[in-house]
Amino acid sequence: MAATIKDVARRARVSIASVSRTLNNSSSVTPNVRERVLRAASRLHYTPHAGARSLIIRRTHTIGLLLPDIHGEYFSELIRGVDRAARARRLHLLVSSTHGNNAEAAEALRSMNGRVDGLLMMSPYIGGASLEDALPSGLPTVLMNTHEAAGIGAAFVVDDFGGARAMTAHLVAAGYQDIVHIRGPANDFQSLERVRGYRAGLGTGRVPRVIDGDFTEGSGYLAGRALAASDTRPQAVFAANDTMAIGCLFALTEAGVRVPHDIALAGFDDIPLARFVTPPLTTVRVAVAEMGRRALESLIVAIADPDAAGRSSVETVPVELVVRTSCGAHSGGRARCKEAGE
Amino acid sequence: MAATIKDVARRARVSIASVSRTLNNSSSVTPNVRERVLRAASRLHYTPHAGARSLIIRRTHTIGLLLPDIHGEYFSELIRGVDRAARARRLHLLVSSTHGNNAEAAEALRSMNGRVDGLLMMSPYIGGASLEDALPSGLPTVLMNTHEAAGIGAAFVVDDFGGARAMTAHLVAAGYQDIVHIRGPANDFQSLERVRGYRAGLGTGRVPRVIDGDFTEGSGYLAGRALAASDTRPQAVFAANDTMAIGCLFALTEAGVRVPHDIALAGFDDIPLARFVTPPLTTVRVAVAEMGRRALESLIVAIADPDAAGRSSVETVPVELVVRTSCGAHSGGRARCKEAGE
DNA sequence: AGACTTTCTGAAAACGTTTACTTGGCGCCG
DNA sequence: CGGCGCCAAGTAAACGTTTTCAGAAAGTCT
Repeated sequence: MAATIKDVARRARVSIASVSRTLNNSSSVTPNVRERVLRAASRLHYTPHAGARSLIIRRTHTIGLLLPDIHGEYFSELIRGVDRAARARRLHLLVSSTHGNNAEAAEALRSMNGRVDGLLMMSPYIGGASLEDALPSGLPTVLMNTHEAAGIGAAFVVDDFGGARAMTAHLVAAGYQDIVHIRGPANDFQSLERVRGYRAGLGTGRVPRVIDGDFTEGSGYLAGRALAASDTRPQAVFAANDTMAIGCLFALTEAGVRVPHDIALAGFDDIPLARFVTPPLTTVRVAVAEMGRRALESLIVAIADPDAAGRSSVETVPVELVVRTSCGAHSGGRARCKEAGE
Repeated sequence: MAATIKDVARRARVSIASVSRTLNNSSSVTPNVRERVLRAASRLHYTPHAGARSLIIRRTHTIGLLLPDIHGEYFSELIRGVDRAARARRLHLLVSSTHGNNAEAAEALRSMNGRVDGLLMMSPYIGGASLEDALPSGLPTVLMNTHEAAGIGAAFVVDDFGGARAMTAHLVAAGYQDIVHIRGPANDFQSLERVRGYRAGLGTGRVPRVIDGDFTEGSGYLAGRALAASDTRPQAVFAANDTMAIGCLFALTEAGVRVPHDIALAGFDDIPLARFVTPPLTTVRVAVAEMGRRALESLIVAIADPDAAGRSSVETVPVELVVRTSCGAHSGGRARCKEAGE
C-alpha cells in the first residue's frame, strides 16, 4: 500500500540508489535527476520506512524507556526529564511499563532489542530472575533505582536512605517522640532503603513503628484510618511517598484529626501535588526529572562509546528536605487555608 | 556485538531456518535439533532483532502516540488510558511530542513510518500545513481533538463546546452576571471551542469578557493577578482549563480575594489535582483516559481491516459538569477546609 | 588528440529476520 | 521390492533501505 523507494525510482525513471542519494543529500546528483526524484516522491506521498533504514544504518535514533508504571505524577515527571533531553538530541522514546511484573519486563526487553539504540530502565523490584540475563547483550543500558546496579552499565540511584533519615531526624528534632512510618511494598528497593533511613533517623531510645503500604493513595488512606482509630495515636506520621501521605491526610481529616495540630505528617518525593494539598506537605524533594535528564545523557555517551560501557559508575542523586506546614515545624505562617463561603 | 540468528545457527550446527522455526514453534523440529538450538541461543544470550523481524512480518506490534506534550496531568491521564488498552493487547507505545511545533510533528511522523502499525495522534493546532499530507499514506490513523478530522481516519473529539456552554450556564443560573473567561491559545482547536461554548452559555444580555491565556499555570496566575487588581472585578471566572484555574486561584488567594466568597471560579478537564486544591475546583470532567482507550481500540480495528479505514467516523466524547465548592453554588457542605493549627 | 581525472549513475551486496520451495531420507503399501 | 508420500532440514528469496564498487560520460591537460 505505502509507496517504497522502488516505486519512486520507477516513476522517476532512475535507480533506487539515486533516490536514496537525493533524499539524503548524501552525494551530489544532477539537478535533472534530483528534480524528477523529488517530484515522484511527493506525488507518491513517499515516506521512507524507518525500520528498514535503521536495519542497515544500525541506528534507530530511539531509546527505550522501561518503567514500573507509565503514569502518575512521579513517572510523569521522570518522563518529562527524559523527554526533554531526548528531543534536544532528536531522539525518540519507546516507552513500556512492567507493572511490577518481572516476566513482562523481560518480554518488553526482548521486543525492544533492535528497535532502540539504548535502554533506560527503572527497576526497583527485588527478587525474580536477575536482570542481567534478561538484558539483550550488547545493548547500552542505564539503570535507575536498581539494587543490583553494578556490572551492567551506568546507574543512578536516589539517596532514599539519606532522605528518609533526614526527614525522620527532622521530626525528632521538632520534638516528636512517637513517629510511625508507612512503608512501601516489601519487594521494592527504594521502599526498603526508606525504611532503613527511617530507622537510622529515629536514633536510639525511640521504637520504630512501621505500617505496611504499597505506595498507592488507597493504602495511605487505610493506614490513616487505622491510625485515627487507634488508641495509641502517634505524634507524627512519615509516609514513604507523597501519594500515601495524601491518602493518609484524607483519612485523618475525615476522622476529624487535624494536621499538623493533632498529628504531624510528612511524605517523600515532592510530587507537584504536594504543594497544593491543605496543609501543604512537608516532604523530601527528589529531582526526578533531573535524574531522567542525566540518565539519558549518560546513556548517550554509552551509546557513542560502547567499549567504555564496561565501567559501570553508580551515581547517587541527592535529595533535599522541604519543610512545609504539614509537619508542624514550619517557620512561616500556617494560615494558608482560606475559609470557604460563610 | 550482539548475537544474530546466524551465530546461533553456526553454534548449533543447523541452518538459520531451523533456528527460526524452533524459536517460533512455527513447525515441528526434531527434539535433537531443538535442544541444540535452545542451548546455543541461551549460551549466546541471543535476542531476536525485532526491527529485522518486523520488516518481513510487516507488523511491529507497536503503535505510535503523538501528543502536543507528553507530561502534565492531562496527558499523563491520556497516556494512562492508551497504555492500559495497549498492554492488554500486548502492544508497545512509541510516544513523541510535537510541542506545538507543526514541523516537529511532521518530522515525528516521518520517523514513525515503518516503526508502528498505526498512529494515535492528538493535534489541536490550527494553521500550518495540513496534516493530511504529512501523514504517511497507508498508515492507519486515529485522530483526537483535531479540527480537520474528516477524511483521514476515525476521530474522537471531546465536547468542548457543550461543556463550556454548560459550565457558563451553570454560573449564570447561580446568579452571577459578570463572568470572565480565561481562554487558551488562539491556535488551539479546543481552546476555540471552549470560547464558543462560553459565549453561547452566557445567553443574551450578558457581555463576554475574555482574557488571554495559554493553558499554563503561569498564564492563569497572571490573569488572576490582573483580575484581583482590577477595579471591575467580575463575580465569576471560568478558566478554559484546570491548570489555569489553579494558577488563578493562587493569585486571587495571594491578593486576599476569597474563593468562592468574593469571586467564583471554575475550570475545565477535571484533572486529578482539581479535587485537592482548596477550595475544590468546580470543573468539567473529560474522561480523557477513557478517550485514550477508545481511540486505541478504534485504531486496532482500523489496523485489522485497513480497507475499512475509509469510513472516517467522528465520535464525540461526552463531558460532565462536576460542581464542587469553588463556584459557590455547591449544595453540600463547604466547610471542607480544616483550619490548620491554632 | 589521447590519456587522465572527475563526476554522476546503476548494479549489487548487506542488515537480520521469516517463509516458500527444494531436497533427501524414510516408512508404508501395493 | 519399488514407488509414493511424508516429514525434517536446508537453500534462497524477500522485506526496504544504504552504500560500495564499477562503469560511463564528460571534461582537462599536455
